[in-house]
Amino acid sequence: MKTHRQYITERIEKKPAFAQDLAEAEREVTIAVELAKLREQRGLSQSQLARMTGMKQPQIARLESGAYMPAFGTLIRILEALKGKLELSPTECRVTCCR
Amino acid sequence: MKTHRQYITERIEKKPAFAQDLAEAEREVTIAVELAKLREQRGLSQSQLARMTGMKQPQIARLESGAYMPAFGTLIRILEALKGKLELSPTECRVTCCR
DNA sequence: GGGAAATATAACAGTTATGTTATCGTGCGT
DNA sequence: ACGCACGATAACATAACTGTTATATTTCCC
Repeated sequence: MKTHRQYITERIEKKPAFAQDLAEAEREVTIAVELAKLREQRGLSQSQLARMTGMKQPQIARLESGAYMPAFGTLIRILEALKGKLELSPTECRVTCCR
Repeated sequence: MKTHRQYITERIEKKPAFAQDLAEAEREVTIAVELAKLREQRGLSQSQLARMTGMKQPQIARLESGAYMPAFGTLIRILEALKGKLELSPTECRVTCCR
């Protein structure tokens, strides 16, 4: 399992523009990363999560890439599938297991 | 200051359809109510909050009515202005003061 | 009652996010 | 080499959400 920092580093290497996006919109990008991280923690592929949420793999990929922010309803669907809890405040954006 | 239950009751009286919406999409509607509640707790009018967030009053009213769910970026802006913290999970949707 | 403040709603144009199919690239195992 | 799984991306249509002005209605207070 990867640490958060490792995860970000890997994404930056894959796509340098990622770091810039990160600086500009910390929490918006974080939600993408946080969701991806939790999915991996749950040992699910994007396709598996897609099926669980009634979506398709490209949509999951798109959300995890940060291309678009998840709509509220979409967020709920994913949190349900992943049994996750989102804590969002002016200073943090975290998605944790709530089992 | 109103309790959560009082707040919901008032809204149901004003607009019977509200109860139906509430039953159908519990968490989606809750976010609208939760944000409105926190705003009032902070003693702000919709216009004041609008100014703080760079929006206009009708948009705040619209969000609080549950007509549309707030986009993620919008949610962040409002939480910042209200110094609020959102906790969202499969079983709860709560916005509290984080001061 | 009257005026001001607060809230609600409509309408319109623009932007963002979804949903989808198709396709491509990569990695891994046989 | 081939097949499969996984993830990334494009393109398209459409729904959802924003942003706004204008206006109506409600609430509050003197």
